[in-house]
Amino acid sequence: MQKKAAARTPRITIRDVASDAGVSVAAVSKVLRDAYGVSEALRAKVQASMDKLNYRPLASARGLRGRTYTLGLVFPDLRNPFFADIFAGVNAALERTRYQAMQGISTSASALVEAMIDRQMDGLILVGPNENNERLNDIAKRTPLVVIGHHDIDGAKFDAVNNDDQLGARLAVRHLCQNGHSKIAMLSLSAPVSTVINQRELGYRLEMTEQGLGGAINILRAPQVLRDVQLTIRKLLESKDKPDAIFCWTDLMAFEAISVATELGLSIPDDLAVVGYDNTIFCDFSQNRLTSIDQSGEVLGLQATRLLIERIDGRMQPDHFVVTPRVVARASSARND
Amino acid sequence: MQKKAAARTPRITIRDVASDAGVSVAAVSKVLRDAYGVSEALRAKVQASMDKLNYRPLASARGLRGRTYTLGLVFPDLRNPFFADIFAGVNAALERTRYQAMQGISTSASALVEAMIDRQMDGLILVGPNENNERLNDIAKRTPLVVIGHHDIDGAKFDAVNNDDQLGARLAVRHLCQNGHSKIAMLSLSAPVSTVINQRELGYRLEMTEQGLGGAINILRAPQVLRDVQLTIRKLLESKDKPDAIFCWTDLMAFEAISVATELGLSIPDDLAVVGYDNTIFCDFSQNRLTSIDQSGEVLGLQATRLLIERIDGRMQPDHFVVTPRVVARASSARND
DNA sequence: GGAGAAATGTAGAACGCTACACGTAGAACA
DNA sequence: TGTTCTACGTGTAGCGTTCTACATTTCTCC
Repeated sequence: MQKKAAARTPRITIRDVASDAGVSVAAVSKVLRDAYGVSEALRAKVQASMDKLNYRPLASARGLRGRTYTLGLVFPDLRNPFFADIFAGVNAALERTRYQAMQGISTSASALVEAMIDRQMDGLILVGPNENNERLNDIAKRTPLVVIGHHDIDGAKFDAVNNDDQLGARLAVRHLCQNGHSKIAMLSLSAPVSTVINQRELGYRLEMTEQGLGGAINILRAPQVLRDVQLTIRKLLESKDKPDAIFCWTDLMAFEAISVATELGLSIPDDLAVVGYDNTIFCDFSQNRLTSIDQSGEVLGLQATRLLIERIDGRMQPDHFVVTPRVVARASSARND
Repeated sequence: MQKKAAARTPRITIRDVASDAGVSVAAVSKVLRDAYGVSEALRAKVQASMDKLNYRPLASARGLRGRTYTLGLVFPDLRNPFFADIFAGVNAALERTRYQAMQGISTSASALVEAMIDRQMDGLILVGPNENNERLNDIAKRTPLVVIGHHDIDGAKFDAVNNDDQLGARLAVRHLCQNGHSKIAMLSLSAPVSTVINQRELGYRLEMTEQGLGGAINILRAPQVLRDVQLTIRKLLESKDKPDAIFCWTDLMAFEAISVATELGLSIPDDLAVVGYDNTIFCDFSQNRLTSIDQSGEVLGLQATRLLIERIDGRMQPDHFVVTPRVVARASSARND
């Protein structure tokens, strides 16, 4: 008779450890959880058996009663290497803890969030979600939640970790002004409106006005789709009031802008200065040399994780952490006299 | 008395559904699993209750008896946008199935793999692992396993999905030859030796020899670290026998190469032709215009997922899927006469 | 109309762990 | 000497599913 599935090595259970150590299952569980009421002798004995048998507790079984020691990360997409920085921060924060991060990707966080709750994640970190507060609060009611990149936190029942996007945009504009540019356009995102975009647009407007350039305010919006971005940029650069600088809401878009400008025979930064956002590794390449706003994804990830674990451990009142962005100047926005 | 944790909304369980529908728990479970012996009437009744109560089965509980409907992906790092393609392929394959993919990152797959097995993943996809066959077979003994990017499959107990890396390298060399280049160097990876690297180096050697350029074979190896890569490239480009073309084992390295060359005042492709590998989205930007070998990550991810689900469903004999790479020519390797 | 088969539903024992309730022994106190 | 306390272990009831075994009903066919 043919077996249906492979005869996999059976797993070592807590019972095996208990019988090997000659103690009760409950005792092993106590050791496992660092619970109260364990003598040094018992701990040593159990630990020895666990090591010997190479025992590992099964997360599902734990989850049925308590925690799974798993955190869920939800990213909107992965093409942007900025998200890798966030993940690195999360992993750094988790080093030497018993938690493990698992990541999923979906533009519509909803389905993925449900899937993660089904899988007993102890807590969730949502990056740049398109959900509104009501929906987020609803999630927070069901699982500990930290959101990265969401500015509307009035009445929020969850924690938030943000880059000061308004300031970031202001810094970009200010930097361009200082380098002698005045017709500064902004390339923004059209499709999924987010509070992050709003803040950056607001910062751009405010700073332009403050710099006396209110008349030159020019915000273009394109969807994420590559083709549309290119078209939008091309139209802008070929128009009568072609800007002499452009602030892009993401490095990826900035690279697009440089690409189109190059194709049109414009030289960077003489004919067009460019500033991006995120300060991804690609900014450093000399074919890009892209000035960018650094929002240190690693810090964002690290702090979000810290807050999440606090919350899992019982904190009830919402917390909010803000990272201050900074300009990393490179050749793409060099002085233009 | 202060509560320790939030009073979270209690979850709807199978029992709730059963009592709402006025049937047994077992009946609901049958409906859930599409098991044999369910009348249309019963199915409808149960389905209605599930919809009404918005019931979702808990993965941990399922895992304790059967499957969790979760697949684990293990990537070596995330900075390379190529991996996003693979993930996209996986997600595409999973569309309209009940499976969900969860991803973790770690250069040393070992610990992460254990963590995933602890979390009852139904199967694992390892991308570009540094493990040897013995170790991989050991993992395969414990859980269904598919490996992407691992060529040593003699006696393998797992499935493999590969790009034909040897052919890819040959195509790169052949393409450069056809475009009039002859002093073709290869920039390879030093630190974690992998069968992928080996195959590419082999392909490079073989094709160079076949093209009568055996004397010009020149393989440089640098670790992943950015600084070291730059130094290696710089040294190569400043040496007496500076090549007129360079084949890089990854787009990322190719961009580095372009960057360094640009800094040295060399022009691409006239002074130096460059070919990368992976055909990532960044190749298209006109500041890069990088010729690259496309190994279609999406197909890799898709096929790996297909094989994995087959294996979860009981297939025992190992399978192997190979994707044929192709050259995507751009300006970085244009004809040089 | 009755026997056997097929179809449909249910009970209840796991799965591996946690955590509550409790038992026991020795120490501290009166 | 008895009582109370504290420290340390153990027994066992679940957690939410799946799945085997079985009971009941309905068909099918002579």
